Amino acid sequence: MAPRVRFAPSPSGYLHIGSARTVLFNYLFARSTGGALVLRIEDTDPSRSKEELAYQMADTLLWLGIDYDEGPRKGGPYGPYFQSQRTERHRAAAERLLAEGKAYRCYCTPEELAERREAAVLAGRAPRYDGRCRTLTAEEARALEAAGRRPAVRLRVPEEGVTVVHDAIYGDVEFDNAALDDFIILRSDGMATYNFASVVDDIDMRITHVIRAEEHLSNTPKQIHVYRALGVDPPVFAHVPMVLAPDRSKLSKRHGAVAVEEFREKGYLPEAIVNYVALLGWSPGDDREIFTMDELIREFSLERVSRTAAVYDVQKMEWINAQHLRRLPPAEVARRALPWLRKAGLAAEGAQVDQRLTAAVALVLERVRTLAEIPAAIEFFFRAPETYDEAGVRKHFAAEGAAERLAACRRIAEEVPSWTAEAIEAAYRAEAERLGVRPAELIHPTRLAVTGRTVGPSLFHLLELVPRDEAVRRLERAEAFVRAHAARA
RNA sequence: GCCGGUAUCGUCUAGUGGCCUAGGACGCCGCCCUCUCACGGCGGAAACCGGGGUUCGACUCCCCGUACCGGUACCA
Repeated sequence: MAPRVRFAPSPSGYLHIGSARTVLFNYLFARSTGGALVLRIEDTDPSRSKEELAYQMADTLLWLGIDYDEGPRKGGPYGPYFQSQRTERHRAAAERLLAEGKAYRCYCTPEELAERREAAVLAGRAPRYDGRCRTLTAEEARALEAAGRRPAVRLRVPEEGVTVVHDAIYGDVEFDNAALDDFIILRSDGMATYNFASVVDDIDMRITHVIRAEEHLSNTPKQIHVYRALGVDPPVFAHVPMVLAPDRSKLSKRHGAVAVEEFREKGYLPEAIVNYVALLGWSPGDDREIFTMDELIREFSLERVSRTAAVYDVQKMEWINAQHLRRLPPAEVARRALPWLRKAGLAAEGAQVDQRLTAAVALVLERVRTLAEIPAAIEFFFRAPETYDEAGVRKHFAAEGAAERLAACRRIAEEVPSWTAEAIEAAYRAEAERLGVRPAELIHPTRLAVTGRTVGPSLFHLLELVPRDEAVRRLERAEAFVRAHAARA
């Protein structure tokens, strides 16, 4: 039977980087084994239920290239894929356990429970449910019911013995049943709790492998008891280590960007996010670090997933993003950068990628790490500089004879036989020789005059993309600037 | 508190008893390339949590401790 795995997030509206890693592993496992990935939204907590948020999350998965097989927006034979729409199944399952005596009604109120729990902790005892409703007689139950109490349903958990989780990543992990209490599977409002709903749904959806975050490992014995009570063999469990913030705490919003959507807005490529996140807790066993999705599918295996929590590091992700950026054709990078170019006013609303844009992007491709950096990097191709870099002015505009050299450069721009990088370079070097200066003494002032900066692409290649008359104007303006300042000094 | 897990450079990791003088990558520093920046190349600093065992031999196996993470809800 082909494996079936699932990703079951609560709908928060954004995809946490740790969750992204979890889905990715599920997806890689599914694709590498010929299995299917199900997306199920766990929205049983009514305060968190928002269908629209779930669709946003689904779109983010698709954007990442995680093309799940069943779930919201896709449908499938085991729907509905919103847990809130499966409450009848949960209730039916609970009824069955009740009828079979494997579960019982508990009439304690949340307030009473909290009180007792507090008392237990104070007394140094384990804060477990004491099982007082376990042996209620029918009359007692009726009396409680008559008093207006709405019961919750608890699972009868064996009081002795050991439950072992056979984890594909952590190995066999043993838990004493005595440490568990009879936990609630159905709340008094009739809604199933997580440990119950998710098992019932996993059974209904024929899930064979549960690959999820390590934080669920401790709850797995409870779920195994639910499987047993329901008479179903548990699936294979595989818990993947947590992703932590740089301070080793749980990654949260106060650590800056933690959602895939935020990285998307910051100009990260889906390929890079996938690649980086794959390396968090998984490694191929050799020195390779840059992978495409197809390569990951080919290489991935649960056996190579580590057991150690990983601290997430933006700098490395930036580097990986730069790697992927450079592997893309410049025209494609330009296309993807369009939204940022529009925002910067460098591209019109309906603008398409043209040759000049592509050439400009090609020149800065090795100088940027994200799409968001592109507008600033190529701005001077479209607009004359409004100011000159201050340190640059001191260095290249303040020297003796700076104005004359700029004038010489302007003449080259006017007279060079063809406006190509080769021709311009030849003219510059010849002129430098004639003047008896190093080529750099012409090159740097020109760059500052044309781009306003001291850093950037090779001058001659850059000039080629600036219209000749525009280059002449910028050089003239720089010459005037230098003369004005020299006069004042 | 109790239960569970984990522990290799700052970070991601390789390593499954001798191949380890502990390898790679990001970041950092230096040099080279060079019209600047970047890319690239070369080099450097940087780690086996502590203590006991087991063994001819432990980063690797066992125990204890410590630290960190997770669970312990009518949250998921």
